[in-house]
Amino acid sequence: MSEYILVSVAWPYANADIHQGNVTGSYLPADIFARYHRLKGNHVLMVSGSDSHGTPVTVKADEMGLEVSEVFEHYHDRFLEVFSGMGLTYDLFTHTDTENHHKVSQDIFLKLKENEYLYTKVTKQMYSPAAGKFLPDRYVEGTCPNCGFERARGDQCDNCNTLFESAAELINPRSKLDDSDLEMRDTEHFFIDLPALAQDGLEEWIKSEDKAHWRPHVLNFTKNWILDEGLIGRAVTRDMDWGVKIPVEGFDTKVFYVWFEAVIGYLSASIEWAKNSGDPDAWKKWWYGDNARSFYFIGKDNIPFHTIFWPAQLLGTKGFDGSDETLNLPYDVPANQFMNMEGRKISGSQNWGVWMIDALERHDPDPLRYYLTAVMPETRDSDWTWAGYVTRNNKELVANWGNLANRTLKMIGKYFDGVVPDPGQLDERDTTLLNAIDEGFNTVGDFYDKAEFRNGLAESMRLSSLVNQYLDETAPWKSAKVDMAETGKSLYVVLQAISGLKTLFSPVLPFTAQSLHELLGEEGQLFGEQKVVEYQEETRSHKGMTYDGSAAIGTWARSEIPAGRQLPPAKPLFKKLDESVVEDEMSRLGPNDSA
RNA sequence: GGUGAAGUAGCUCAGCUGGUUAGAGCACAGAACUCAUAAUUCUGGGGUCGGUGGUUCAAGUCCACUCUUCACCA
Repeated sequence: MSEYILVSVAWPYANADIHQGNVTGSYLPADIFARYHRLKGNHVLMVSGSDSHGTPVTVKADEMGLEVSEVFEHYHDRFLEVFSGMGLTYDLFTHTDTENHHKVSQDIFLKLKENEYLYTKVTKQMYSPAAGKFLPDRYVEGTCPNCGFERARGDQCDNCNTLFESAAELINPRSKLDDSDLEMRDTEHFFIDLPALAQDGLEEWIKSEDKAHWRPHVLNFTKNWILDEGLIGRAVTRDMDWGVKIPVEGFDTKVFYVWFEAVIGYLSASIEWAKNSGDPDAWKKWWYGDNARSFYFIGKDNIPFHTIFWPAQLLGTKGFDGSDETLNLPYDVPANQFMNMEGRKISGSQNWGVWMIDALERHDPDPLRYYLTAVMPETRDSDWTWAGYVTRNNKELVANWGNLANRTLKMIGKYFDGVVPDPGQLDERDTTLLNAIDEGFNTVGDFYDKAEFRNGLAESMRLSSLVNQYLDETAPWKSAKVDMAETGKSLYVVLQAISGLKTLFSPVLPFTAQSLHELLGEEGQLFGEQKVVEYQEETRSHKGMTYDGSAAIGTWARSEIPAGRQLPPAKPLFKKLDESVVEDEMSRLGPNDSA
């Protein structure tokens, strides 16, 4: 029975370009996972979008001197370009400034309120009389009460490193925007009652449900958070004008906190996808019931939001959509650690990272996907080095796998004019090899299913080595001089093995898998197509990405390449990279004129 | 300052709940092969598993302390 697999992917803040750490941290593993499950015949819904709201976006707009909407649309467009180029097959990549998302967020909020998991509290906040509004702490500066430094930030003094509970501790607080004086004012906000939700099922869910399949660092972090910190009410609204409005009288100058609203995007994007598909209720198959599992691919900085707060929100919205059921809680949150760049932290301001939109101009997507999978930070922080990229491309991808396919196809061209030879009777060595490849669909599949992508890829590569060994033992180039039947059998067997490996590698290497698919004389597309679409709502429209799998014919099994088939001319799958690539790419790092 | 992670062959890393001579890839040395993008295959050298002490019949694997690096937090 096929399952409904919800692949929820981290929502990038629309205030900076995507780098390799973002890709290997969540987008790529999600895509490999989604492609694997599609091949398995499961129903996949992979959703995400740009996070349009939140302070970082407004800060960036101030820096660039642009409207907030201009900034997020600029980055949103660039995200779509990167995802197209990298082959990230979102069923829907939307953003949070849509009518649909605003409405779903408000509905969730109202249901939480109706279920009495929200309460209001009055707190004090910095207010700017000049601007006529409350200011977030990062827009506040003043004199440090500890060292007297005059330009201490609202949260921390850069001079003496003193940290402040609130910007209220600063002497003589001023607005960073216009230098005007600030004052404290009362403001009322909604809080989510996490202690109550903990009692009503959250704590039990985290502690007692079988979570053996969760990554240890995710589970430990989550449990420690609850045990050590304990759960306290958390503000879900704030004083700001950029965001989703609060649908309660008297709160019309406030918006949702982005931590509360952005995660709702997983649900709202699912609903939007269903609407676009013409079946508005279709999303429910992924959000209700036992035949659905949901996975959240995120970075480790996002763990508590997905293992504590979002589950709390889901538990508290029982009755959403008029149903009596509770929306499904996360089945797994396979959070990745971080990737560094040449030993240092990736940094936008220091131009220290691989900017994917730029890298795709010089590099093919599959080698990038290969390296990012091979060094994916699944269990601990990892490191991107350009030398490593070139080495792994040349010594593993090209030499082991790419060359195996190429040498085989070339020999069939040379010895059999490109016609798949008739193998005659297979012997034990032949069937042993093919059985090993077929068994690979179980072992590699299990790794992908468990979100262990490095292991899945390494196991695929090991199988490729196995085929190289077989080729070395049977040496068809030797037998060609004395016994063409032996040559034909060997090449036939290797060709079938390659046909299997093509599929085993395809979740990680979809582009070259398709190329090989065609070199094997196979018809059709292994996967579907990515499309960028303009979606029209009642009062506005937005660009998004979708995936059309209707023409995809790939399945998670080895397909037989029949004897007698005429193959097209052989062509290498990958390019060997010159060592000079390392130097060239390194010279682009760090502060430079193009920044 | 608190919390967490990591310190295993020249390099990058695997080693789950403690148990036979500690593994892989790359690099290096030798050999086979020459179909292939000089790509493949085989063999080999190389590690007192950061340090000290402890628990145990047995520790890279548990405990304490310690050194180093890093990330996060207030």
